[in-house]
Amino acid sequence: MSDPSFAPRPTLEAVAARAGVSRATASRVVNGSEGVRAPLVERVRQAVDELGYVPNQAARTLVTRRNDAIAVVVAEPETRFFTDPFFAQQVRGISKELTARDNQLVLLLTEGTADYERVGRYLAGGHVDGALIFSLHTDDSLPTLARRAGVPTVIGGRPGWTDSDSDHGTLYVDCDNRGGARDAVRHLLSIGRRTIAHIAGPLDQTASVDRLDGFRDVLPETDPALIAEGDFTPEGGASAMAELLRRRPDLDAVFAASDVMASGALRVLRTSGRRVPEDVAVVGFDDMVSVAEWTDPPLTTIRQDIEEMGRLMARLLLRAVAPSAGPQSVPALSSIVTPTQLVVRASA
Amino acid sequence: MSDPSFAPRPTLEAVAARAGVSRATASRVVNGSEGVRAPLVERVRQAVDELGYVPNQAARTLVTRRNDAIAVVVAEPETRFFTDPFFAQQVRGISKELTARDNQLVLLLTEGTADYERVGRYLAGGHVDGALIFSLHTDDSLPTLARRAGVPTVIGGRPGWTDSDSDHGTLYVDCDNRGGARDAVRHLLSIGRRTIAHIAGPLDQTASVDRLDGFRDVLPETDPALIAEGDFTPEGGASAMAELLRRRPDLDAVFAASDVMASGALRVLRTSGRRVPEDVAVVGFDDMVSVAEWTDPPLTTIRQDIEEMGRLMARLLLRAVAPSAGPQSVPALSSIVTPTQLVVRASA
DNA sequence: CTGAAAGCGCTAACAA
DNA sequence: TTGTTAGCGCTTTCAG
Repeated sequence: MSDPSFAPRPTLEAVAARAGVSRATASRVVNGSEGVRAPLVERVRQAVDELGYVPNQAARTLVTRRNDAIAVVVAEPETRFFTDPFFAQQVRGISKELTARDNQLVLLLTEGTADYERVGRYLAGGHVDGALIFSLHTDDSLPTLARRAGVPTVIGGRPGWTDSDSDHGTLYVDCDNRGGARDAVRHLLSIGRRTIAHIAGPLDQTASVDRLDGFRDVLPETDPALIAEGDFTPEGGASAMAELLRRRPDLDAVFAASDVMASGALRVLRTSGRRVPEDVAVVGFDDMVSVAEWTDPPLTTIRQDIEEMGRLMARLLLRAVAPSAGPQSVPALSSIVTPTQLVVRASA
Repeated sequence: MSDPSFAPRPTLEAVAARAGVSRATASRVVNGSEGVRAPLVERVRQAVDELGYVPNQAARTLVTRRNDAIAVVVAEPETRFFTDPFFAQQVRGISKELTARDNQLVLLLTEGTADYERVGRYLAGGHVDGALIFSLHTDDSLPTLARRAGVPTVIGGRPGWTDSDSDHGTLYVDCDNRGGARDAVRHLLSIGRRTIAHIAGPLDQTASVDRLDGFRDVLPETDPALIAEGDFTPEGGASAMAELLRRRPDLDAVFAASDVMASGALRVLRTSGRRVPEDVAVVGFDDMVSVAEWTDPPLTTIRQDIEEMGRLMARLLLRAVAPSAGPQSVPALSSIVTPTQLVVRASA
């Protein structure tokens, strides 16, 4: 394994020699340049095949200054990356888009801010052409860090900075959290519920805030006792539900800011003898199929197309990296907010 | 974002000039080489700081032939990578170990064998120093591909090839699936169960086969009707359970080859009016906390330390990549099988 | 249309 | 101990 007959990889030089052309011509063929006579192209191609030539990326990067690689930075002090299918799905979308455009995906996981320096160094080191950043908490310094490193960046989720801030032109992709939340609450109203509670996510994340805002858009007068903060885990959803039940035993509906929290809430509801949806209707958020379809009862929820969001992030970044797109107009890249959709199952 | 004042990164040359030394000396300081006089070291350090110098990795790789990057290849035609916390946890372990040793993690996701050619090219292109491969199905060609590319490789999980095959010296890390399965079944026996069923995983994966073998080690005479094949999803676990109930309504225990399948089984059991563990005792496998602790009732299961396995994989690979380890003895790297442990909760 | 030649930024002999 | 000198493999002007 360690010493596989040590055959040095063939170089462009070797290919050129074998094809009887200069290195320059060989290079042109390999890179699909125009203006090489057909017979030569053929000879070079053949040499490449026979030798099993694969270009050395380091050498290429050194001169072109392009890596064809982008970093995915996940800032997650907690273990969330690993319990939540959310990231995984997003990464999948990113991976698909990236490989379709012949780019590699370098994954940078951080375990707390101690790792930030390392990430900063890496980004500044020019290893990648751009970065996709997932930093969930509003005070996160990662985006700033990337900007300083001079690396084009797209953020997953709306950044927490206020618009007056230095976020000038920072690109992001997010779903319509606020609109989705409104739809959820309206659905609950439409099936006759009147005492609607909300289990929010951690309020230092914009997604949580936006969903809470959507809730309040529809129910501006809601009793504060009907709002509890969870942490996007089943446990958090469960204890928030318990708290709500204690404060307002008369509630007849709950809108949870995530399916995962909704599943915890469902458990507590069952334990406390409430029937779902008869006594208490429940709506989640995400449409995380592996969760929503398998709760008991299956969850009515707000769908966001997570994989698509990942794809969009990658596409946006790639465009930012290589400004040469259309004919000549510069379409001025902008952030993207994707639509959500109510999915009705049994819980509401 | 696209054009950030275009400040060209400083080169080693610039650092050397500023410190009034040669490029070679600057290089030595940057790479922590011994034998540079203290005052010079200091001057170079200062120049590095003032200029914000970061070494260009491409240039470095070109000459050292090291990338300080390893690829994690996940061969998963199905969507399993994204529904199963298993990989995620393993990736986390890998990431930790890698960053601790200043290596980067390049993630290569494949969506079916069409992508294999791309992966092969990438590996052969010398972008990475080694590869960690997760290929679940016994007929998978990825490991072969990596070997042909001449890239040191460690496989996650025991490969499916028989030993007579070309697997000579292929390294892998796996947990003691067979032993763990034996423990599960023995536990069931110890609490008085006599009609024990097994929900196996897909039998084209060695983990599934090994667990089934462990089951049979303890219960060699088991009625074949007591064994059903699932697919490591909750749905698969559910339908396997339904099938088992149909075939042997008298069963009083089930050992499922994964917690996720066990959760599906639990649902069916509840639906069919069986109490757990009173009527039917259930044991899972994995100790996927996010699953096992949150089923109703919480799952008794066999724990494997997934994150640790990831870490071990990375460590093993890194050692294979850089054979210069201890004094001079070559400890002959070998595969690793980690122990499992019975975790008793409420379901059995 | 093709080839010659000049580096990209860095490390590693080899000299001094 | 430090500096000088070759390249690593490739792309890209610039001539021819």
